[in-house]
Amino acid sequence: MKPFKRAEHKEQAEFFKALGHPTRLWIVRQLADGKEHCVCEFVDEVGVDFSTISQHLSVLKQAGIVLDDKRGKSVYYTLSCTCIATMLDCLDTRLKKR
Amino acid sequence: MKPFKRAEHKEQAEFFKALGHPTRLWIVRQLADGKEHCVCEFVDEVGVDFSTISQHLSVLKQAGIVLDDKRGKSVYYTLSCTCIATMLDCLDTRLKKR
DNA sequence: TCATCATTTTGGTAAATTGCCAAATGACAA
DNA sequence: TTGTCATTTGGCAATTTACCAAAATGATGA
Repeated sequence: MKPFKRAEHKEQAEFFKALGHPTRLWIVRQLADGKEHCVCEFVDEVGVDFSTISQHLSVLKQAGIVLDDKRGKSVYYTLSCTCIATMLDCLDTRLKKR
Repeated sequence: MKPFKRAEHKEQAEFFKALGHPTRLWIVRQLADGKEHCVCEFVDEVGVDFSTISQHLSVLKQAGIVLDDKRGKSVYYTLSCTCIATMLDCLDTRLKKR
């Protein structure tokens, strides 16, 4: 039994916390195709304010889940690691079993 | 771009939400050794009320992350799926990179 | 330089969620 | 019955949240 260090685990929990919101999870799913997507694509589909989507993306970025790249007028987002897509696959498999 | 269905993604987000708390994440880490652990072990280490730990375990159980088994006087918990331990490994690798 | 476009940041707020404890309850074993 | 281990319930203060509206930013193009 390892010691419980709140601070350490709090930081790690941020990663999962970021994925624990319907809109953010949906965004991550869109990025799981491995391609980059523009912010405006998300806004159109979710039907929420531009600033709200931007904030969600900021949460994902701070958690190290996505990367952004500004090119021309737009900002493009990608998954930071393919293992995140693997996590989603695992989740899907689990849900099917139920 | 897949359609955004709030209800569907909300349910899936519960899984990650459950992992998004320091105490719960720590508990899951203890279970990641593949062995079963008794509730009292967690209480001793975290230093919080028995009922609080029980509630955290309940959240993990409802999210399908852990399984419980009552034998004798005690209740023993296990990870429901090894792929959850894999997720933690992925997280560890990512944190080291930073 | 100035206007425009895409996005981010800031400020604010109402509502929801949270994490926790204490006490009550349940279930089992001695 | 009594004690032990665990869960459930009730309640609360504090934090967090999700969101919007408006202002700010920053690159681009006229």
